[in-house]
Amino acid sequence: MLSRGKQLLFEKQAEITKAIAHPLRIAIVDFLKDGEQCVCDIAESVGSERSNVSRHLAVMVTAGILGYRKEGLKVIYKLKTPCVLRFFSCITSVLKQQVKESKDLLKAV
Amino acid sequence: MLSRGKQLLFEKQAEITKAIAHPLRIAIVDFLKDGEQCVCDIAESVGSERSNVSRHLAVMVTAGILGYRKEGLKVIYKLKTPCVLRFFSCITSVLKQQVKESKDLLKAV
DNA sequence: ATATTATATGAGTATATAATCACATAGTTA
DNA sequence: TAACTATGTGATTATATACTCATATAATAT
Repeated sequence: MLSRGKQLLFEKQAEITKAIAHPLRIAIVDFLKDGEQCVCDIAESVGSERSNVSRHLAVMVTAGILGYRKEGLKVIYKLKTPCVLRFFSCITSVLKQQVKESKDLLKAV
Repeated sequence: MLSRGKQLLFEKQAEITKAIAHPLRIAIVDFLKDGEQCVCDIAESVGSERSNVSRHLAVMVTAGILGYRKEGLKVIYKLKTPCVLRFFSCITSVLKQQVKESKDLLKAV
């Protein structure tokens, strides 16, 4: 059985992971990798409604992945934890392995 | 707007990320970091029903994170992509930053 | 003060996910 | 073969999440 401490840690980690686990949110993180951006430009870049993007941004701010600052009418969001980007290189390696396996399977047929 | 290729990539990445984003599944990955284990021992370790654990394992196998082999009655699961473990060091740094911010806030009050 | 623009949020609906229980399957042993 | 054990799955229910539309808020400009 898990200790109460570990259980809490895993819950927190799951919360943060869930905050990344959405195609639109990954697109947002990818767009923010080169610098901060306003909601309007993010929405334009990922091709979704501003209201929807606004909600997804809030999810990631709550999780501590993004930060923001206000500048006049605009709200500018930025990546707070760039190590998230490194995570995607891991995910990509999982994907590559999947492709490799499909190829091997194909060869065997 | 996103290219069709990028959109597909982000969807795949989100799928894999979602497959990790659950407290029980993170506990399972943590338990498997030192080596392969059968469902019964995993269930015992994370403190959940075998049927439930079985489903969570299936989710991660589908995502390509876990592999398995059968040995008699038992099915032995193992981590297929250890880089997932490195991801948790990123997540942990997010958590640490959150704790730091809470402390700073407390000081300021 | 009014209009305009950017962003956020409430409400409703649709869909996805998780947990539980009962049962099915498939090796193993007597 | 029959009983036993480990694992997987169907069905149900509860809950969480995502998207849309309408509206609210808040900064700015006329």
